[in-house]
Amino acid sequence: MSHFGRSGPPDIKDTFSLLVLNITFRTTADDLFPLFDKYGKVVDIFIPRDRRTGESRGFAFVRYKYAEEAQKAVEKLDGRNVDGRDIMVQFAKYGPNAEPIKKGRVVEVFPKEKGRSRSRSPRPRYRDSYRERDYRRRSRSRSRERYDRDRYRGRERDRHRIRSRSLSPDHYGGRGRGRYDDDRRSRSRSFDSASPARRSPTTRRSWSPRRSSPFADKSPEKRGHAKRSPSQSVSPRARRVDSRSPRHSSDED
DNA sequence: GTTGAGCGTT
Repeated sequence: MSHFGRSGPPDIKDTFSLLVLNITFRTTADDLFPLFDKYGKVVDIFIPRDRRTGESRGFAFVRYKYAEEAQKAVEKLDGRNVDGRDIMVQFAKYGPNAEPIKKGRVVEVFPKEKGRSRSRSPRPRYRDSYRERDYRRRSRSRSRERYDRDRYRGRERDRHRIRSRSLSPDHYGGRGRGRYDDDRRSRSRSFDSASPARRSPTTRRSWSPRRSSPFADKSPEKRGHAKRSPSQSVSPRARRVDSRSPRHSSDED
C-alpha cells in the first residue's frame, strides 16, 4: 500500500502544505510524489476524492517538512505539465481543519486544551460541509451534476430503500444515546407519514403485498474495479513496496 | 467514459 496514514493525517504539526491544482482526474499521489520529492522532504501527499465516486477531484495537497523546500517546489513545479495538464502549485491557504494556515505552516490541529470555554463557542463551520458540498450542491463542475443524476438515478431508489431499513440500534450501542425505543418508534411513524402510502390503522389504502419482489433481478453490487491506484496517499517508505503484490496478473481488475 | 473552479483525510 502506498498511503501514509489511512487513519488520517500523520503528523502535520510542523509541515508546510501546498495546494496543487489543475491536475488530471487520473493523477494519483504516486504520480506526484516523485515530482515533489525531488525538491524537498515530502511528508505527505493527499488527494481529496469524491465521497461517492471515489475519484479524484482534480487537486492535491503536498506537505513539505520545510518551508524553503516547499517554496522551491512552488517555483519549480508551478506550471509544470503533469500528465498532460499544467498544474498549479501554491501554498495552501487553509489547514486541514479549515483553519487558516500561519505563514504557510500548518498549524496544529488542536492547539491545546484551552479549557472547555473554546468548546462552548460556536465553532466556525467549514466553508462547505460534506452534505452541502457532496449532497446538496455537488456541482463543482457544471456538467457533472447531470452525470451524477443520470448515473445515480437508478441507485437512489435502492439507497432510499436501504436507508429506511438501516436503523440498526445495535450499532449505535447505548453510548450517550438514551432509549432508542421511543425514538425509533417516533422515527418509524415519521417515515410512515412521509410514505406516499399513508395508511390509517383501520384502512389500508395501499400496501398490499401485490408484488413479491420488485427488486429481484437487481444486483446490489456491480462495481468493484479500481481505476489505477486505490491509494490516496503515498509514502516514501512505502514506495518501495508499492510494487504490486506477487499475485496473479489476472487477479487485478 | 464524461468534467476543470477550487482548499484536505480516520
